[in-house]
Amino acid sequence: MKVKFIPLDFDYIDKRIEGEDKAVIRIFGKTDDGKRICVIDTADPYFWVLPKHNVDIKKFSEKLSKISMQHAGRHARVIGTKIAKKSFMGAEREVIQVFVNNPKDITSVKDIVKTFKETEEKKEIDLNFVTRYIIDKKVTPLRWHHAEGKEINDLEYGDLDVDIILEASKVSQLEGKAAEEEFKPKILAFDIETTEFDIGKGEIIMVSFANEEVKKLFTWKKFKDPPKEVDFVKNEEELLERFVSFIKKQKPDVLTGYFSDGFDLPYLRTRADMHGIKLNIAWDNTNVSFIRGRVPSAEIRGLVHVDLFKFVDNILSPNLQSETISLNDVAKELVGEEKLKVDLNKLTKEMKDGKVTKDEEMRRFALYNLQDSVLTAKLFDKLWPNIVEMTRLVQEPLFDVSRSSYSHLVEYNIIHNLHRFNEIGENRPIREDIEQRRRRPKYIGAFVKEPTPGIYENVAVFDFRSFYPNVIVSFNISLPTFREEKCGDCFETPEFEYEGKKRKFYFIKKKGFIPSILNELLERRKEVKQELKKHRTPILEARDYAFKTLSNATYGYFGFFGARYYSPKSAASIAAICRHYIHKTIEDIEKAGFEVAYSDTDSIMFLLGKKSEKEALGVLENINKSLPGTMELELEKFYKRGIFVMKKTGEAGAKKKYALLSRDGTIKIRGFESVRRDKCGLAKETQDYVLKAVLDEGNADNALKHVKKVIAEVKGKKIPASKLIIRTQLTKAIEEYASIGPHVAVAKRMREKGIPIREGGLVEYIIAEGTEKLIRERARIPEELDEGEYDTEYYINNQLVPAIEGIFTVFGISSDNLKEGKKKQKSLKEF
DNA sequence: GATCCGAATATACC
DNA sequence: ACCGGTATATTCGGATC
Repeated sequence: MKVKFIPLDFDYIDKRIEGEDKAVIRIFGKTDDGKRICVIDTADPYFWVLPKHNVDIKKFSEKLSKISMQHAGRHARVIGTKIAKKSFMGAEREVIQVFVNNPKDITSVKDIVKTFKETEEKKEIDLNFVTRYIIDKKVTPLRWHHAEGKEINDLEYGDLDVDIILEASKVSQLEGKAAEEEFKPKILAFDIETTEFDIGKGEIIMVSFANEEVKKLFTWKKFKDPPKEVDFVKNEEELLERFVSFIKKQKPDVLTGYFSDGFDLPYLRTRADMHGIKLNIAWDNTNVSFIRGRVPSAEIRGLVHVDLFKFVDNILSPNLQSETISLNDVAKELVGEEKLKVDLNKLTKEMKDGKVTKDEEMRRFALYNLQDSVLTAKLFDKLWPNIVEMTRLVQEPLFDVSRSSYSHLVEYNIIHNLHRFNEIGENRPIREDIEQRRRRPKYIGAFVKEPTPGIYENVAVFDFRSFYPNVIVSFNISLPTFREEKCGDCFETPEFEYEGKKRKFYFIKKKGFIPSILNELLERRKEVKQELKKHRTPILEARDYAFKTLSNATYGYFGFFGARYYSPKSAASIAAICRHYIHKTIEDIEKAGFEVAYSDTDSIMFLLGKKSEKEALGVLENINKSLPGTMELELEKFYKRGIFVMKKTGEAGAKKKYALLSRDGTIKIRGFESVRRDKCGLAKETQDYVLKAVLDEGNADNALKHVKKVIAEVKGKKIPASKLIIRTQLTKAIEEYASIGPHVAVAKRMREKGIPIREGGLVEYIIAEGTEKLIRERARIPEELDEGEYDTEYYINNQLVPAIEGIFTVFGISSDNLKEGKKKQKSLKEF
């Protein structure tokens, strides 16, 4: 039979074939007519041996082919070898491909190979067998394929809950765009509520499900007038059984949650184990299992589990406005909908203590739980284009891509393209290497020019288009192309300081595979941008985002200790070249008669002065003529006005802090308190007002009036407490702090009161009046205080004034007091 | 005991 | 542990007078 299908999940299982312990690949997917399919296929497990020079490769190959051993209760052996001409680190050489019986045997066989004196290196020893299959068979996740073969109907490949089991004779990807035809998986979002926060410690009270068609909630806490979605069950045991049966009945392709790797599924599994219930929701009827990691991943074979929190945390969060990546904030920003508000602490405590909760409150709790599932489902739909595009780009299974950090995605993309360069992949670094790499000293990074504080008219901003990626491409930078010494015709860096010495590094001109792969990302992004000009679709936007973020992450990957192609010298070279070009460009702009106000990494802000925009664009054109390779300077925008302020300490202008007013009236604020989440709302709002007023009007008259009013309101305690809450993240466990700041002190109080707070959480507090000298001794949980019980002095002197005084100094207000520390604050209060 | 200053910490920019 | 370095500001906490 022949079917059209799309692979969603992959795994491999052991299978005895003709008396041998082989491994077969199981591809879990959907056919074009919506049936569940499991395609069975195989690939050859192998790795590469690079012999030392002067080794008789034929003899060595024969020697390798005879490896056979008993290990961990299995017969591990080499089933064949092949001599091949391949490339490693960009250099051609003769190598031996060593085929083993089963992918699990690579570990033990390579250890034997290591002891042979002929062996120089062994490579691709740590590639997952699924990755091996995807590369060698060109069967890639979330792309449409044809599969031909024999349909079977028994338990040979597990207790499979699928419509078709196909032993494939051939699996081939569809040609061109047909492979990337849209696919929308059937999803099911879920969420649980429990009596205790710690995994498995309390009981699971309720579980809810949602997708576009279905909403359902199971709970054993009965209450009057339940919403129609609610099904009451006897107890937690039945709740867990219904969790399983509901999923089995719905037959989703994807199960999605928010923080479900770290909370919902570990909780469900722990409680199910306690009741002796198997959560056999996988397509092969196996239990939910956990893969070790910093935070474990919950895996369900076939049914792909996507924890949206991980995808948001790894991939989206740097580009979100939200102050936290909680479901509430992220859904608000991306879906335009929020969580329902309930007092979770009170409710769960009541249930833990066995107290009766009012029917109305219980009803609201159920709706809250349902809404979480609904939000998660909506968020999934919103993020699906991003997840698909990233998965299709880097070609690893959806399960892995949805949990990967950028460094891993960059690496997957490299690994899946190596075959086009006949290149053998480098191994993952070993623990000792990682430890050493982590200790390496920092290298010099980007250049930031100190601005002169002031307010300026007509500010032009130029920036380099994808600066770092284009430098990598134009100078062919990467580990394999790197040379310590000058080597014939090669690119060379400017002289720069590296590990305390003046150095120059070199890169061969023969196109390296990493710069080539990166160049393809940049080229494909250009095409997408052209298409986007014609029509904007979520898919195209997601593709653009994937290309952009992955190319930007390549530079960081070079300096990342876990990278297979780790090369801090390459990273330092990129930074040095970028510094050289930004300096040169600043000079060029200055030589053309402009005053450069500020520059950070890849952007330059300068004043038009008496010159025209046209003249500025002429300079841009000239600069571009002189830039090498694919490098390009672009006009970001012409701004009407801009402001730079002084640092709080010392005389210098503050870097990474400015505000620009566009011609259309919008304001771009960078670095100021108003964009920092650890400042109270009052300080942020007031500063925002002041910045807008001074930029709009070019003077500080109205801003000053406003500030006087606000200070009077603070003194009169007319400011609501909500605007005085300070939010600070607890970045490590409470016990680990060497210095106890206000937020740590408050976190301790929270823990004493039984309010859940943990590493990574945001601590909210208000500074109360009192005689205690240390601020942390006056820091209170907002609920502890009555309205108006705040320290006006603190909010004026430590929040409000610091946020706005630098801006007023630009206009000569109270600047005479600037050097005298605290006195200046008094003078501002006089206004 | 007040004051100074560096360390610790959080967060932003690119 | 899960991409890099550059930079500012706040609060603590120990050294110093």
